[in-house]
Formats: sequence, C-alpha cells, structure tokens
Amino acid sequence: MEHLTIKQLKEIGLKITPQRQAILTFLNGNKNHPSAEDIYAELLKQFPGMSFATVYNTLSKLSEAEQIQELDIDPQRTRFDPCTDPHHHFYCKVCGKIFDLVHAAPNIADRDFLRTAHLNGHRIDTIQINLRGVCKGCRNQLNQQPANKSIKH
Amino acid sequence: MEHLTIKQLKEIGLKITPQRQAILTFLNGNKNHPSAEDIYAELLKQFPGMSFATVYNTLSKLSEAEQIQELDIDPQRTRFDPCTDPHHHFYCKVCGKIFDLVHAAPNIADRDFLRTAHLNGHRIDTIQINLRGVCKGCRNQLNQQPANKSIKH
DNA sequence: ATAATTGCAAAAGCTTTGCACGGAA
DNA sequence: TTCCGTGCAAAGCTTTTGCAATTAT
Repeated sequence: MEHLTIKQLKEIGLKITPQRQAILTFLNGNKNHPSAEDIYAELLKQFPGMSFATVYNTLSKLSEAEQIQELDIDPQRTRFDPCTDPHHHFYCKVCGKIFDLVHAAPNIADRDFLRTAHLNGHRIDTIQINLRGVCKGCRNQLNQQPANKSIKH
Repeated sequence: MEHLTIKQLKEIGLKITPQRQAILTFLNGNKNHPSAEDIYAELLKQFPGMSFATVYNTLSKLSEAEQIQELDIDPQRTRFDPCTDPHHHFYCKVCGKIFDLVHAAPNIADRDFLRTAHLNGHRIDTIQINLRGVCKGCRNQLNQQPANKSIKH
C-alpha cells in the first residue's frame, strides 16, 4: 500500500481519533523512515498534550495489521515505513538515514512466492533485506574533511 | 570464517585472556545464534566472577573486526553468529530460534560484488537477509494444540 | 452504554559507559 | 612498565505496561 486511509483504519477495527488521523497524515508519503520518537516529536507540535504511548500503540496496531512495516535496520531503534511494497533498505551508519532501494539491488526472487512458501517446512511471513554502509553524501563529506568524526542522526 | 582462533584475536590487536578464550570456545561451531546474555549466562558456569561487560566488550571488538556477525533479526536483542559466510536467517516468532538458510532461499546476487559495489553511489559494507515466521516444529505444535498461546525463548 | 483510546508515569529490558584494580605483553 | 582488559555498578535509551479519565461508535 502506498497510502493509509481512514477507511483502512476502520477495516482493521481501529477507532478514528484526531491523533490517529494526524499519524496517518504524517506517515503518508513519508520517505524518511521515522522512529516512534520522530513521529511523536513531530505530532507534539500539533497536539501539545499528546502522549508517546498513543503513537506507540497506534504504530503497533498498524504494524500488526500489516498496514505499515517495522524496519530492523537501525541498530538503535525501530523505524517505520508506510510503504509496504516490496523493496530493500540501505542504512547509512554515518548520518543514520535510510534509503529505499527499489529494484536497485537484485530482488530476492519473488516475495509473494516466498511469503506463502514453506521454506524447509517453516512458514515465512515477512522478509527484510538490509544493506548498510556509508551513503553517497557522507562519503563525499568524509573525503573533503578526513578528520571529521562526528556522527549525527 | 568458520572457526575463531587465538591467532586471529592477536591479529586484530586483542589480548588473550582466559575469558576471551572461553568466549571463542563457546562461539566456535555454535549454531544457536546466542545473545550476549546467553553467552554470559553460559560462561558464568566456568567463570563465576565473570562480568557481562567483558562479554559485551569482546563481542563488540570481534564484530568490529568482522570476525563475527551481529544479527538484527530478533526484535528483542542482538544475536551473534560466529559464521561470517554469506547466508540468510530465519527467525521463528514463536520459539525465538534462528535458523540458517544456506542456499535454501535464492541468493541476493553475489554478495562479494555488492560489498564492493557502490549502489546508487552508496558504499555497501554489510547485507542481512531476514526472514520471519513460524518454524516447522512450532507449526506442528500449534496444529496439535490450537489453544496454546505460550511464547518461549 | 460500552468498549476502546488517551495521557501520564512508571517499569522493564537491553545496551553502554566510568572507574579502579589487576593482568597480558 | 605500559596499556589493555576485567569486574562492578550505574546510567542511558528504547520499548512496554497499568490505570484512571475521556472519547468514539
């Protein structure tokens, strides 16, 4: 899915609250792969009294219903991707950004096949392909300032 | 690498201590993908005074030197794999076991190529392919006892 | 009306760090 | 001797949970 709708929320049995609508709006089209904290911090601007638990609970339920994806590529925290189409991810260990790799890397066969396949008798539910390294931008910076050791996120 | 040696420890600039030798011994040939806590708990039997920090520090250094692999497939904790040969992993969300998938799933092209390749200008250092679901054994148990909801690790 | 959701706050875990002492090289 | 490694303990963070008040349906 590319776009989360209120209709989808209802279909998976969730009540529509202003907070949840804001979460959807923030997530839709977001390519930054935000953490729960990122999302919370952003929505706090609109909902000064908002609780982190609200963000956390909603993300959990969306993820359970497979409306969003929980990424395990960041060693420090779970990151979320509203796009559930099959694609790989690249994590830059210098700046912490996550990049989508849509067909940039060879695909691990057909995901839909693997999903229902019983590999070695195991039932496969999800697949994640995580590449890590240093992104283009950070490589350039490192080349220009070889002494710079700062790591941001 | 399949086997960690004292020679390798020296080569990466680590001092040889009884604790570290025990860590190597425990890791060598271990297919259980233990967590730091698992390793600590096991070694505590041999070294009653041992500290978790010792395990943690040594694992970090081995991982930094690429002598072992840190797996991010377990949502709860980092797991370690002494085998650095290219292979995929399957995580059972019921029992928590991790299975090696050597060539069971299609390979994501040639890892050695990707490692040195500059994908979209990014420098790729590591690749992890994480499959998750319910393992054969747990599927059988679930079929026999549909009401069993216990989750162990 | 009723069941889910929110906000607050605390707890629970895993991971990481500081420091003084002891041991490897 | 010189550093590195160890053990101990505390701190740091992210994630998870309990509960009373509030809100969606």
